[in-house]
Amino acid sequence: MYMHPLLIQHIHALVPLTREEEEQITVAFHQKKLKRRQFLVQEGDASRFLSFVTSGCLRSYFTNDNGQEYIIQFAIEGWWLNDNESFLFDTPSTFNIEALEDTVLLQIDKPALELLFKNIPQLERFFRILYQRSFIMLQKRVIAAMSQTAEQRYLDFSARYPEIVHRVPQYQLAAYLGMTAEFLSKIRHGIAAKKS
Amino acid sequence: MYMHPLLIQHIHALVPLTREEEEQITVAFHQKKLKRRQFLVQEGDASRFLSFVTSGCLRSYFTNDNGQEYIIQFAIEGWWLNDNESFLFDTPSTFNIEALEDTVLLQIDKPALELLFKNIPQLERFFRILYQRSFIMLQKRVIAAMSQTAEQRYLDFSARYPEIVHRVPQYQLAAYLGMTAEFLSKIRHGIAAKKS
DNA sequence: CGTCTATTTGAATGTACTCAAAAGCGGTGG
DNA sequence: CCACCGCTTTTGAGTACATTCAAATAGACG
Repeated sequence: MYMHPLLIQHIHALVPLTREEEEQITVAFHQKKLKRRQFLVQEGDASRFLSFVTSGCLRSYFTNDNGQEYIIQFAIEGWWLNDNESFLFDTPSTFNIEALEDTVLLQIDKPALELLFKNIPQLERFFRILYQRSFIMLQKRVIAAMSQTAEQRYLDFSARYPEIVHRVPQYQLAAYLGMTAEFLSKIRHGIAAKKS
Repeated sequence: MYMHPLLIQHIHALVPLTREEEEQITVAFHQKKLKRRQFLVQEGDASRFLSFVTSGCLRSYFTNDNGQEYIIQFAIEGWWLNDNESFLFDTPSTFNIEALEDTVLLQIDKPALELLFKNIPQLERFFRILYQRSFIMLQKRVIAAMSQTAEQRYLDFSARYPEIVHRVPQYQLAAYLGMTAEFLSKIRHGIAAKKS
C-alpha cells in the first residue's frame, strides 16, 4: 500500500527512527480523502482520530451562541490537527473541522497511537516536542490577541504565513485573526492607500 | 535532603512510576526560594531551568515597546512554568518571571531533564500529556480573547480560578485578561450595581 | 501617620463592530 | 460567449466596547 513519505520525514526531523519503527508507524496510519467543504469532525461528534495533512487545506472553527464563527486553526501540508480535548478526554467535540480544498489526510485512532507509544518511546518524545512547540506558538497568539491592533495582527500573519493568506478566503482569515470581514477589508484598503 | 512530595504526586497522577524512578526524579531537581518581587527570569536571560511551584505565586509577563505589561501566566502550587521558547531553543528569554509572593520552586536544567527522559520514558509521556493539556487550555484562552467581552472574560476567570483572583492585585488580573486596570474596575462596579 | 501603591471615577477618544447596501467575481447553463 | 446566480469583498453611517489621561480616593506597610 502506498503511503505518503511526508509523515515519516516530519517525525524523523525531530527524533531518530529505525527502518522497522518507520514501517510500524506507516502501517498504523490510514489514508482519508476529503472533498472541498466536506467535514472531518462536526460539533458533538467524538474526535476519534488524530490527523496529519499530506495535501490540501482545512480549518477548525467553533460557532458561538450568536452563530458567529471563530477559526482556531488552519492546517495545510505537514500540519497536524484534531480536536485535542475531544481526542484526549473522549468528550464530544466542541468544534468543527472542514476541508477548504480537496484534502488527503493520514489518520490514527487512540488505541493504535497508544500501542505505537508503547513500542516506540521516540514517538512519545516526538509528540512531547510537537505539543511543546505548539504551546509556544499559541502563547504568541494569545499575546498578539491581547496586545496588538487588528492591523498589526494582519500584517504579522501575512508576513509569517503568506501561503495561507492566498489560499483561504479573506473572511475566514478575518475569523482567524479575531476581527470582522468588513474590518479586514478596511484594513487592507488602508494599507493599499498608505503604499501609494 | 528534604524534597516536597507535591512534585512526585503530580507526576504520579498521570503516569506510573517505580520507587526507583521516583528517587531518580527527586534527586534531579533542586530547590530554589524566591522572595516576593524577586525575579526568576528577566528578559534577555537564558531560561535554563524548568520550574515547578511547591508554594507561593508567580507571574510571567512581557513588556511591549510602549512599556505596557501583558501577563502570560500565573503559577501557584502545583503549576509548572518557564519560558518554553528560551528553554527549548536556547534563545534569550522574551519575557520576565517574577514572584508575587515568597515562593519555593523545584528546578531542573535541560541536560538533567534529557537524562531523565532517557532513563524514564514515562516522564517523556508525562510531559507529552502536560503540554497537550496546556495546549488545550491555551486554545480556550485564544477563543475567549477573540469572542468574549472583557466582562465575560473576567466572570469566567473568576469562576474557574477564584483563588488566583483573590491572591493577585487587580491590575495584574487585568493585564492577564487583556484589559486595562481602569476598565476592570468599572466592570466590577457594574457587576456590584447589578446585584443590588 | 505619612508615603507609596493600588483602585476608583470621569470625560474625551479610538478602535473595531453592526447593519445595510452596493460592487466584484467566478462558475454554470443557455 | 454571454447572462445570471450565489458568494465574497467593499463601502458607509451609526454605535458599542474599551482605552487614554487625569485626578481623586482608598489601602497597605513601614
